[in-house]
Amino acid sequence: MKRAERLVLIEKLITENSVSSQEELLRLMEGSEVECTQATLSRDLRQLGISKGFDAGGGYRYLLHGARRTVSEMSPAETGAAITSMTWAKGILLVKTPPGFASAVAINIDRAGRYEIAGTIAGD
Amino acid sequence: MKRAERLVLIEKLITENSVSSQEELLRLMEGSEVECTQATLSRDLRQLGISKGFDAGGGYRYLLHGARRTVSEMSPAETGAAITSMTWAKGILLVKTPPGFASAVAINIDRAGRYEIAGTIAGD
DNA sequence: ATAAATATTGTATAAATTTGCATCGTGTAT
DNA sequence: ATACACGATGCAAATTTATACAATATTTAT
Repeated sequence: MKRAERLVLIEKLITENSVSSQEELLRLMEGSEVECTQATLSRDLRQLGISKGFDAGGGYRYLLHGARRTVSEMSPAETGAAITSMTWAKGILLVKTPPGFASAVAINIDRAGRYEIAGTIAGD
Repeated sequence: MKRAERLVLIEKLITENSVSSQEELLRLMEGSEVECTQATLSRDLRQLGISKGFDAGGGYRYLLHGARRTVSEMSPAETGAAITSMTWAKGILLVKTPPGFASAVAINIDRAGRYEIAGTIAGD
């Protein structure tokens, strides 16, 4: 399943770069493991609530809607650095973390209120 | 000078209606005193910081950026109701208010931080 | 496991938005 | 008052984004 990975990547790229068009985003995705077409991006962006807005300089830029925090905005200690690996298995995303971080990460995931995430189960 | 009026109208229409395209906005403007072409709207919207986003139902809708308050969101007592008339005179917008309301209105205008407003001078 | 139901994606195309350019109007300076 | 400078606007072309439809892939039920 590539979709979820792609959505995460898109969010990341959008927040880390100043992207001003879907074509541009497409180019940023080239080479990454997940690729797709502009049409798919259009649909993904809608689901992510990412829309074209304006940056400080008045130029166009894709922005996350509202005040939702993204992975890239969290301090590494919160989630990123605490995730060792992620793998898909039968519709379940297996997130591995260093010993002791499981709950913390799970809480963050739950808090994120992701569309495709029904819930989390965490153990050390 | 029609521009400022138009910008105000656009803001009003956008916040009061669920507008999903510039063409649609154009139609809403028909009949009103100020009209223009879609190209102009594109430019106006950029200046106003109004961009296409998504409404609760997932559909498209033009939205004001950030948490800026608009005239239509203020309580009538704050500004609207306190303004008796507005006229243009040599690049100056003359805003008339009932006795005593001048400063209050002026403060609101200043706070609004409008692009085309350099400052206000209020007297009873 | 197999079939039915659902969701995802690409292709092609339509719809919507942005922009270059020429023009027109308004304010500014002489 | 006249000319100059600058912003605003329409038009048309270019670019960008959204969508209908058909083909797959994925999940769910039997």
